[in-house]
Amino acid sequence: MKNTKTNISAKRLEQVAKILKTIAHPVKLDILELLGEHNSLSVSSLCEMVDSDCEISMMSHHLAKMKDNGILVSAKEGKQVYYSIADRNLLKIFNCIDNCNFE
Amino acid sequence: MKNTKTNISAKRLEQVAKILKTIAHPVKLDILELLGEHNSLSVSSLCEMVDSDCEISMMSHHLAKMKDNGILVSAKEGKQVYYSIADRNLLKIFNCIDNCNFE
DNA sequence: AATACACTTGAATAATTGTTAAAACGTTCT
DNA sequence: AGAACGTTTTAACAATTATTCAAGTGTATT
Repeated sequence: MKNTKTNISAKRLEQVAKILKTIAHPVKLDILELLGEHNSLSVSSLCEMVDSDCEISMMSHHLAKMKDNGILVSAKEGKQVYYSIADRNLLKIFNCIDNCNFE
Repeated sequence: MKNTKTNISAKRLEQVAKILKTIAHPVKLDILELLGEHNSLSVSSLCEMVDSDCEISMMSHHLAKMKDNGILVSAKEGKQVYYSIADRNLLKIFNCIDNCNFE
């Protein structure tokens, strides 16, 4: 590490990397888009809606990881658990990448 | 896979995931920010500027991976190789995440 | 209280990434 | 041609992440 200023940015770079790492997976991105459209969904309905076969256990792992990293929040209602996006600004990441033109 | 429509989006989700995976690393993000500021930089100057100890071989690996995934382009000039960002729209990803407020 | 339902957890394994160090490559300079 | 410089490549290993399956938890229903 080089100086105080870069220390600060080093920490930020790690945080940004952590967020990107957490969502850089086709199923997790699919979950985010679905939660972008529907606001709040239960684990089993996400499982049905998601665009790939995804066992409920796998879905739960995906959701837990995103929740642990502050990307999702959850609320229990009876037997179901509903997940939603902690900060919907994150959804802009899709536009951002869709606008890019890599060969 | 569920139908033609979702096939298309499945492919897109994989592409987005691939891009995010490729850059989800503190040193790679640092490289992108530096190239955002300086437009085009050689391998060794990136090595010096980057906010962490990074051997030239490691730097070359990082750059190669990002180039392979279409995120960077390179141009050889004499002994040096200069790298730059293929589509600078990608830089908006930093604002996007900086605007998010995860606890 | 027993069953069913919705979800989570844990542990074991597979697969992918990251890191390092040494050798190789291409360009310039003498 | 030989040395030096900047970069790439390779291969080996370490570390992290993804996936699966079985067992566990908590809530509702009978």
